[in-house]
Amino acid sequence: MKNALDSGGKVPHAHCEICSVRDLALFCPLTPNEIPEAKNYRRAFRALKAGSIVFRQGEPHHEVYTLYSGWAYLFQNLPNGGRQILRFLLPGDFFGFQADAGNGRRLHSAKALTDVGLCEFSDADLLEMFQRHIELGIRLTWMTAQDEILDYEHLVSLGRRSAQERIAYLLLELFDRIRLREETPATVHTVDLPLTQELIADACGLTQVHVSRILKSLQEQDIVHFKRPRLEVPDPERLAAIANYDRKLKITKASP
Amino acid sequence: MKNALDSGGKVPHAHCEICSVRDLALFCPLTPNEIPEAKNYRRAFRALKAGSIVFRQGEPHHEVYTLYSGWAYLFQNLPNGGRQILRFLLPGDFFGFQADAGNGRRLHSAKALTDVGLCEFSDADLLEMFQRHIELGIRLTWMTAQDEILDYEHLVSLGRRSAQERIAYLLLELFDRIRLREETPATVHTVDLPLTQELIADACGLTQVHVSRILKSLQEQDIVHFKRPRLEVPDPERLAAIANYDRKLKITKASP
DNA sequence: CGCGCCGTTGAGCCCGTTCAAAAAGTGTGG
DNA sequence: CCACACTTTTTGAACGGGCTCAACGGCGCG
Repeated sequence: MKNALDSGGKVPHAHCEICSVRDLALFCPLTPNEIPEAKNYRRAFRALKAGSIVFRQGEPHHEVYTLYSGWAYLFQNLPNGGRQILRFLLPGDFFGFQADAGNGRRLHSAKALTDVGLCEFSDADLLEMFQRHIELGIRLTWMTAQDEILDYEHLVSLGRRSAQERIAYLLLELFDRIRLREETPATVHTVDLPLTQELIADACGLTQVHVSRILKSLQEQDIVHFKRPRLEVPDPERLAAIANYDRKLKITKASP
Repeated sequence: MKNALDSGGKVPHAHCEICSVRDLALFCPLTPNEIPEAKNYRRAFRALKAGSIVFRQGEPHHEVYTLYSGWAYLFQNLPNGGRQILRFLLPGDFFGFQADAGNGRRLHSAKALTDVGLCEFSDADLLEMFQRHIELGIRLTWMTAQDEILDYEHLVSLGRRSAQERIAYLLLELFDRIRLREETPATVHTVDLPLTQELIADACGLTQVHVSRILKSLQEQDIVHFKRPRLEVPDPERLAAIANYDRKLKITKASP
């Protein structure tokens, strides 16, 4: 599973049977002999370069995706020119499913942060597949609800946390999500994080300049050490305190 | 349907067969003769006074709800003392479903804003019911995805909009949601909005004092007139422009 | 080398906050 | 109908966190 998190890297000609992210992904409830069916539904496997747009705000939407390898993010542009990052995507994340508001147009964009590999499905196929495998529908509902937890905490960040708290929280969230996926032993306090300061700023509703200053101060206090692409968090509990974050609600892995 | 939106008011001894919000709610895909089954699953109908807590952050969660009448909201408290409103709930809204992170504890609280009536279900029953009626699972997924659209726009507000833009956006969002539910004719530019300035502040990540000032300025510009509980929006398009909001993505009513 | 991208640093400003106090509603009971 | 308490809103004055603008430094890469 480790290598599915490699940012960049060549993407093997992904076979569903040996998919390294399957136990994280939408299709984890399927039994091995149902996998060929899921594969049959898969419309395409795509390898995209860092910086590529997966889909763009305003386009019609008929596809949904599972991120197979690399990092990506969802964002929205304002008429004004600002941009807000809504969510970072890690391998195994499912995205692109959208309720049919906006007259069938995408309400936000998705972009590859590193080189990525992704599996593409048609949303119509997906609904059809749900008819056959109820567990998948429940699984999707569960994953969406899981996402909502992250969204809510993000809302709290932007609404009520100071700049230092926001950045601390974002780093902690990603630190936890990465370690959960990689099943990193608790003794390892270092993860790979391919973010620039500008991306952090766009996620936290700050400017890149201010992110630079805050990061500097966090390093001086030995709370985090971040030198792209290496993030070290000596004491996650301390970081949680700095983030003004109640860490008892640590994300669990359990399934519905 | 109109009277389901009345804030307060006595709640009729709600029968599912004549439920006034059913075509908005989770169970809209059921045919009339399946309704008794849903009713059978309903654990309780509750009438709560304004200000009552429906559930509290940190409690175990086993219930999900449909708001039948009145207004409510979801919010989160920080260790710090701050509070962030995550979402306002209108009649027909489904809430309380939570992926099982946080060790089975609620990650946020829900509170009645006005007197409310709500239908309570057990989440275990809900999952069981999905086995029988796949459309319900799809419907829930769709509703959750719909909610996510609101959450994302809220994120954009808190991250990238000025105080004036945030307030303008919130008022516009609620204006649109209310009118959609009440099926208000386009000629009516007035809705009932039981919000205090403090609630607006807690949703927008601002202070009540500043909300007061901004509202005053918006009234002086004739962009909105808000005198609780009466909100008038003479020109929604103009309000959208002030909100720095791309209104082509107007929320539609369609179902999956 | 030279160019682009990314991060750093400084100085000044402004939006929104904080603190404080008073005014205007709103509801309740006599 | 008024008295009283409580909640909500208004207004003022001063502060400060984060922004803007601008320049420079470092690093990778053709």
